[in-house]
Amino acid sequence: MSTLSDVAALAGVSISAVSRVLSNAPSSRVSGATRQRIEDAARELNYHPNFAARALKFSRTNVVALVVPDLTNAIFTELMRGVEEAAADLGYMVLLARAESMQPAAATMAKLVGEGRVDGVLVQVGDNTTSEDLAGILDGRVPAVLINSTRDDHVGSVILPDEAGVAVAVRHLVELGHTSIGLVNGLPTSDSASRRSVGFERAMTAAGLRINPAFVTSFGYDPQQGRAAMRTLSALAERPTALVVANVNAALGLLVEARTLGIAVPDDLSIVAIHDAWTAANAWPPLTTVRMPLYELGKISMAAIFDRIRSEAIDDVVVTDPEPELVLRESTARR
Amino acid sequence: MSTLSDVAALAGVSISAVSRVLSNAPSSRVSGATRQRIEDAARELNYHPNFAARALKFSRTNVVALVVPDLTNAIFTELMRGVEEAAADLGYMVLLARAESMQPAAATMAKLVGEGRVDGVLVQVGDNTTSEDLAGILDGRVPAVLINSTRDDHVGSVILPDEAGVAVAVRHLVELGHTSIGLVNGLPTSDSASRRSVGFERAMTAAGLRINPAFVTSFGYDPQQGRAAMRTLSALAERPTALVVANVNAALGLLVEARTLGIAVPDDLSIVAIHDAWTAANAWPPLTTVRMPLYELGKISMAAIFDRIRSEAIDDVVVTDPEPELVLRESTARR
DNA sequence: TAGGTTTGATCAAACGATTGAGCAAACGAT
DNA sequence: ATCGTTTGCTCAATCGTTTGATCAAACCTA
Repeated sequence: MSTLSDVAALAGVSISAVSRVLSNAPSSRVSGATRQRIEDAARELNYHPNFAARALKFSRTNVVALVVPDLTNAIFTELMRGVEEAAADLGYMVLLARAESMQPAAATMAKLVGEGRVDGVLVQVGDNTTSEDLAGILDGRVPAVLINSTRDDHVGSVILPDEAGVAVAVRHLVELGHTSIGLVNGLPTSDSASRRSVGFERAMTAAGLRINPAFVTSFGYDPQQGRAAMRTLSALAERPTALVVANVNAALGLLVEARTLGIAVPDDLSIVAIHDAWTAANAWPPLTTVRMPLYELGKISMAAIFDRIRSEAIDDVVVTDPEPELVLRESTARR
Repeated sequence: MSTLSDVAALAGVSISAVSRVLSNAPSSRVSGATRQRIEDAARELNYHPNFAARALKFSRTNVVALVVPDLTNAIFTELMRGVEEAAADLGYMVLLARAESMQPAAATMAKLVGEGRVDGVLVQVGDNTTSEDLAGILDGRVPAVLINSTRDDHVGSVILPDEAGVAVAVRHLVELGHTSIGLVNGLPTSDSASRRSVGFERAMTAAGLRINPAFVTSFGYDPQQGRAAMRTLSALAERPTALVVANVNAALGLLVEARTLGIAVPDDLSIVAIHDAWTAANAWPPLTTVRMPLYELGKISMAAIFDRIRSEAIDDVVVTDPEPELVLRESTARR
């Protein structure tokens, strides 16, 4: 690890000169010859400016933390990709912090920011975290942006067009002639689940259909919870002919349970899942899904925390481009 | 963000005293009263030592990078969990760096280490990366440990008991009466694939079975490549009755292709996949797998890089505890 | 050629924490 | 009472980088 002094010594100049040249400050006032010698020396020594020294000097690390509840969550991979790419463009790096529950997460975040390891925090709230859990964590001092969750106080947020996504799913089922449609939702405590619930109600109403409350479950987004939902629904005297499943992971579990129960998909039951993931294409039957703009969610979240770090600006953004898109596979059939 | 000076001012002492108390140096020589005042002041100001300053002082960040080729890889989640937990125990944090291909990864790693952002690098090599690609990256100066891949020069490594894992799979199939067993492997360039290949040969030989070379494919570990393998095998005049699939993701793709081709699993074809993941339990039929010690792989890898950072010690470790374990589900049947 | 401006560089302080060296006060021994 | 030792704390240098202030030399103008 060579330092500015090493380069300066090799080039026979002062470290100030080297610093100005290598950070190409506009007011550098360095002769061409000197500049050349410095650049040569830097290259020869494979100079890289020391991260800690710059962070200390600028009180800024150009690192943001991405706190996620669960790495197996369907939305994680694409989200991460979006965050990372935007971060790279903005000169940032991403420190991934998994946090099964939000209590250690709060401690972790406090530490990360308190020690100045990161300039800001992106928080993807799990669906078992209530909005209140976050209050303590985010009391103003920490630049933070919530991903797919909102709060009305001093914290920015970026959310998905959940209503529109569910509407796409419902419309597809309605077009296939279904009228008896259920919703397999996430836990009611979660923000995204309530948006999806609203979307479901609106879309059903718009289609002139009545919602049978028994057809709406809210066990959670995980495969196990999807299975539970299927069991509950199958126990009903009157069953829905189609389901909108609010998460593709839950849909996978639901699919297995349906098979176990001898319910044929799509012949007995049509399924549309929210979120497209590689697993949907590799299920049987291949799952028809609604692709949500997760990559863009990541990019925009990164842009938002970037703005938040630089100014006090806080806003709540909905990712609208691209719109939720139906990915037609084989889990839905005409009624 | 309060600093040592802030605490010192509040406590009415010098920053040296504060530093010694808060880092509880053994040779502190501070009176009880002063110590108390300092601790109170620190608590009141919510003091956290500045990360950049310490990193600069110690030339050490207590951060390691984990470079993975693909976040959707079956082994990633558990691996990451192991790495993170061991890191936390050792006072380290993990910077996750995704690297689709190894060229940008090399640049990224060079930057990470060159700038002193991380003290070491854990590299999980993708199966499309040849061992040679790594040579340039790891020319000695960077403390690095390869995960599930080996090199014979100045780089440590931690690998899975791949041979044993495949042997467990083969034994299970043999016990079910299968004699015509195939292997769906990763790309031959990858280290793990060649170990699994060796394991397959040994296990078959041990069972007194002949390997039909046509039953061995090596397209890769991804679902698409699993599908390709299934297509190739189904085109054969004589087909295997059972397959060991070297990766659970490939097995998922293979399963879908089998259905598409009208091959019934497990009636026409038994399948055992290497690596257990939540997706295996949520496939149809639920996949019988061999659980590999991925969590331990992560823990031990972190311990290895920790040692490597502190000393020049380099060694190659095989994770042997727990041993690969059969997870019996429904994708295998008696022949 | 004297006086002023521009050019091309260096000096030195600062960021926050650590730590060996130094120093005054209190203490103990003779 | 004098001299060494211990105690309890502060001074100051250091890590590597940035940047306003400074300064000598070269250049321009009248």
